[in-house]
Amino acid sequence: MPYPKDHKQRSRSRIVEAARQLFNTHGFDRVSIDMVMERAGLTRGAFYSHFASKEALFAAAVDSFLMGRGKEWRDWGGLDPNQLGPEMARRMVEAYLSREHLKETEGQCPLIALSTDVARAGPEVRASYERLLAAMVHLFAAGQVDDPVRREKALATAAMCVGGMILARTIPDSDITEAVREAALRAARDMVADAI
Amino acid sequence: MPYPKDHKQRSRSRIVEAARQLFNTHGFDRVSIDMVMERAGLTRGAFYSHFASKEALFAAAVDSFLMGRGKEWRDWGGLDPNQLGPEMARRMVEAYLSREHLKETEGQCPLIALSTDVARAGPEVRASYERLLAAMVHLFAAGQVDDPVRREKALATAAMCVGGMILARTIPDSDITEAVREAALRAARDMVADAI
DNA sequence: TGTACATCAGTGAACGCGCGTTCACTGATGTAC
DNA sequence: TGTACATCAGTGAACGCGCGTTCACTGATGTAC
Repeated sequence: MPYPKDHKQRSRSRIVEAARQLFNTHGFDRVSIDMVMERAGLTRGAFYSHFASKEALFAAAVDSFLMGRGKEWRDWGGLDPNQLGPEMARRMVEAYLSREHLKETEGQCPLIALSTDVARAGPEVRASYERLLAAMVHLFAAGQVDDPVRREKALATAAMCVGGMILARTIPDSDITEAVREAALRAARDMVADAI
Repeated sequence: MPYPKDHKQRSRSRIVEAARQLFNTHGFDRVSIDMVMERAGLTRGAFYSHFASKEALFAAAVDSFLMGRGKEWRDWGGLDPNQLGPEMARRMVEAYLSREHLKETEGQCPLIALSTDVARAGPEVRASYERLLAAMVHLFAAGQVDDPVRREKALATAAMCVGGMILARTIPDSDITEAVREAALRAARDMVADAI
């Protein structure tokens, strides 16, 4: 076998990582394949031996958040339901609507940064977005998504988290930036506290 | 004076109207000036005698929502504060998170459709977005934005409305599309009912 | 009343540019003998 | 142990295309006399 066996796999990971950061910062349409490949330390020609199209990269980039920074959502949401509980939901709300998360650009949650880009993309990309949302809701519902009341509360909490961050981020230098974030944070806190 | 005096003004209005609908549907980057001008019944060359740049058109398009469909927000929010009250806020929540609004594309609220595009645009565009948000918050606060409690509740309600619609719209054919919208609607209802 | 003129909204060809995608080629690697 | 070879990840020039913006020109309009 020529080349170390995981050589291509590691190149692919670098491409996806670069794409996730760049898409989060500039949006899908304003990031070119050249920009992504340059950040990954490669040239444009190699791209199509990794992905069928730019849109396929988009789906992979959204998915990659669950495998990286949002790992806890996946682990708590899927693998070990015993650990789930209202306390986890509360911690998640605090982190999501924190001042630190609002300041982040490259590392932020794609539910915030890429919502409208995803809405205009194809089914694979929307499926990736939905998986991310489902993991978040699962965590807010403390694993009990089959309980209709828990589920509804978790969906509303997700809407509050995403909506609060989107509004705050869209008007970053306004008088009400922090007011929106804090209002959403306190409201979301109340929503998960109800479940305790 | 050559030409009827409001001739140019009416052309400008047609351009802004076409732009608002097209931006709402396809996003800022995927709409070309050619597309806008064709829908307005003009050719591309005339554009720059109406606007300094494509981004200036973006700001005008976001602003135009307040003058058109969102007229009530402006009127209720600015001109006649006597009419404001919890009942108005409740009606607004019902309309905003309604199934009808979710189905609309061209006519929807720009706070939903254009959030990430606005976040990446210049100060004028963000100022237009903020005016729209301020009008919405003013209405939710029943005109009493100076009352800190009212204001905070109104900001959180706005986050819930925008967040709920964005999530539902981003995954339009999912099992949970309606569940998100209804969860956000019921939560937002509770939030404005608290104030009554 | 009729004609020549000034105004200016709109036209359409042209500009430079960067995009997503393709493809013939390169060269570093591990393998076979 | 050393050499020839097969593999394949990556290269970089090239493709057709559509974009935002510019600008010299057109022609419909209302005005002046």
